[in-house]
Amino acid sequence: MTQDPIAFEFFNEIGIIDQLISTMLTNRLPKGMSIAQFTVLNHFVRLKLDEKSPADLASAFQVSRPTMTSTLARMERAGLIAVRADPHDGRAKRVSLTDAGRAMRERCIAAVTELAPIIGGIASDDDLKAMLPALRQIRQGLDRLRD
Amino acid sequence: MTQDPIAFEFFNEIGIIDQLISTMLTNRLPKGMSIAQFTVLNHFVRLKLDEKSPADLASAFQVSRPTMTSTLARMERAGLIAVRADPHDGRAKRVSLTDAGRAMRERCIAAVTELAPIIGGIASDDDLKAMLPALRQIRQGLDRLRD
DNA sequence: ACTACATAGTTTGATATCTAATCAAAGGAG
DNA sequence: CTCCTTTGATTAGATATCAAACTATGTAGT
Repeated sequence: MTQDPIAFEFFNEIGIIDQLISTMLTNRLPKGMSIAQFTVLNHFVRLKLDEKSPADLASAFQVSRPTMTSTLARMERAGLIAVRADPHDGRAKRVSLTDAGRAMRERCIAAVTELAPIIGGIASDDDLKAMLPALRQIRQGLDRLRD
Repeated sequence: MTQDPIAFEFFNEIGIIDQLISTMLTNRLPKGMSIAQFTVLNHFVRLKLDEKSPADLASAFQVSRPTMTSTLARMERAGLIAVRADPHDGRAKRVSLTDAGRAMRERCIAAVTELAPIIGGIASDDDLKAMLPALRQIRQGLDRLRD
């Protein structure tokens, strides 16, 4: 725009890329699955977690607790996770994956893997790798600013 | 995940950055304004547009037409835009800014400008500028893949 | 123990976004 | 001129996301 600081253009590109990728990915996931839900499934498997509280999950993904409440409710309805009361803290809950959740995660991974070569066609791993450190730094900086 | 291709990590960082920035920006915009609405206001002023169809706007921002319908309806309700039937095409509409819309754009720009130095604290213009060409290329590549 | 503050989770109400389905109007092929 | 396809816009139904407000429980301070 009038002055058009670099930062605005940068975040504009980031926003569009995120939106395009999210749409492409969502369209490949099994019917009814969302990126938010897949991210939760993946988090448990990748980190070999047994149980985790909704608040921990919200914090891990940088989303608000109401958002996590809503995502987890959907996942529980779909049978992907099990939720029980925390025996040590009357306010808290403990979330764990079900077998159906683990199976769904495998199906999602397969779908996502098909996407990798497509992306490879528009940007080389070297290009992406070159940008990663700067992106990480920006992400961490923004995260620290968050109040 | 298990193999963790670079592309996934790249898009993960992009997604988090976009989310953090969007939240920060939204919180600074005047009450009731959203990034989507600001983007429309800004588009008209930056490109000195007089009138544009909803379909053109949707295409310019890479969002679906239903999304644009919803955004424009909100903006019209708020008095930021005026909408009239296209005299040459019975299916189409013509959208234009109102004075209130132009004034609101000025207020948004002021709010956004306050954000620039904050961002400057976590990434230099040179860093951002260095990444822009690659980001543009990825965005354009993804856009071409979109079907 | 009692009060005050902090934390976990939910509910409410708003926004954006998508796909699928629908309606109306324009354009093109016979 | 008629039929079929394309295009503009909307509606319906889902999802994610947030902030603000609320409930319940835990923790700390006096």
